Amino acid sequence: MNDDLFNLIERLANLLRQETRFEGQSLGLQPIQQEALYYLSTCNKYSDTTLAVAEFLGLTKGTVSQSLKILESKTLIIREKDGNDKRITHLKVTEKGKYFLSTTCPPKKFTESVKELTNEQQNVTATLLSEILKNYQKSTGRTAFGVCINCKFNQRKSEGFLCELTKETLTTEDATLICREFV
Amino acid sequence: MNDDLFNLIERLANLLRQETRFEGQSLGLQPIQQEALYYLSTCNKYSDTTLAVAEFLGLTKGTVSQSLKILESKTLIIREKDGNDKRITHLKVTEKGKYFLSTTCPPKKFTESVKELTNEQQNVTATLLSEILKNYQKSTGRTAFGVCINCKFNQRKSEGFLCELTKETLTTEDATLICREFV
DNA sequence: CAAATATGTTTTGACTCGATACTATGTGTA
DNA sequence: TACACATAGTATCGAGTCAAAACATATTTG
Repeated sequence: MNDDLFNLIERLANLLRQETRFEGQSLGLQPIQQEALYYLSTCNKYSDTTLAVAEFLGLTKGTVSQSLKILESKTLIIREKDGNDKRITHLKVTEKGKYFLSTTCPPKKFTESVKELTNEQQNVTATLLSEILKNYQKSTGRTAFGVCINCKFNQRKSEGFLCELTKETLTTEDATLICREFV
Repeated sequence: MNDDLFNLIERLANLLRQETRFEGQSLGLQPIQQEALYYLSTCNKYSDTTLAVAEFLGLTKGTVSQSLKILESKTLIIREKDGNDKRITHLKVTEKGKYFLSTTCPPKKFTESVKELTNEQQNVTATLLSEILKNYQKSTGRTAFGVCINCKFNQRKSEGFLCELTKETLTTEDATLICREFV
């Protein structure tokens, strides 16, 4: 059964990549570039940096930097220097980028395939996959999309981290775990 | 909710690729090479060819041919000419290949993460993902792992296809659909 | 037997990727 | 304040992925 789930995820990912490759041909976009663009369209202003994209995709920052350069050259994203920390560059998806995503990502055929399930079935699948992802992220120890230190509601304080949503002060350890309230 | 599922699958696949890359370092194996090797270890003698691997991974046969050349050079697979059809080469995983897979694929941490769910939950997840995969394969129209024409129980006959399991004669159309009894 | 089809390899050029080295900015501490 | 260290990001390099196209064999079809 473990092998089944491993297989199913790999096969779905392979199909998605195949279709993504096809749909990206109009703009000459590679699958990984589209994934980065999609992530940037879904993340908050605390998570729209080169490093955050790299963590999300599981790649090194050097690798991601190159993909972002291409997205910028095609005017799908623009860079904005951070006002407070001059090291940081925020990556914003342009209207052109948003339009491209709206027609291609997630792939229509994938969306249709999911819709053949009932809403209840979709919910159950998403909930269980979330659980697996949470466990997996925890055991690999790699930071990933959704950790508190990148969360919209997280504020760094001298005594640790403050979550503006729960008004709780978090230890450094807590803040590196997945935040359920991540927005 | 569709977007959720898309996201979850992408993120799980990203994590899996990241861990696979790490575990393949000992032998200098790329993620895609390990995927091919794993597929070959799980498929039957009607599906252990270059073309079948290409279909499964969603890549062209030329691309896959190169990956297989590397697997062969590392003695993880060996080639065996088909007795009947001299065009066909069967790809067999060696003991060395099997040993490598047993320690790395599926990744232990992934398996452990899945096991934190109940058996019932695992079953439900696998069943629903199978359904999505089936729908998705159907709508993309791409052949994929599990189609009858590559099935162990399928035999080509002058009048169409004969499934040795069900003893049924299949039309060409039927035989290109996913076989539920695929072994 | 000739033409079409199927399996598979090789080559080419664009791109991905990690590793490494590098620049610039920010933080901590003596 | 000065200096070490950490952090965000870029540039370069070599190995490898990838599709496309050309090619070589072998099989099937007419």
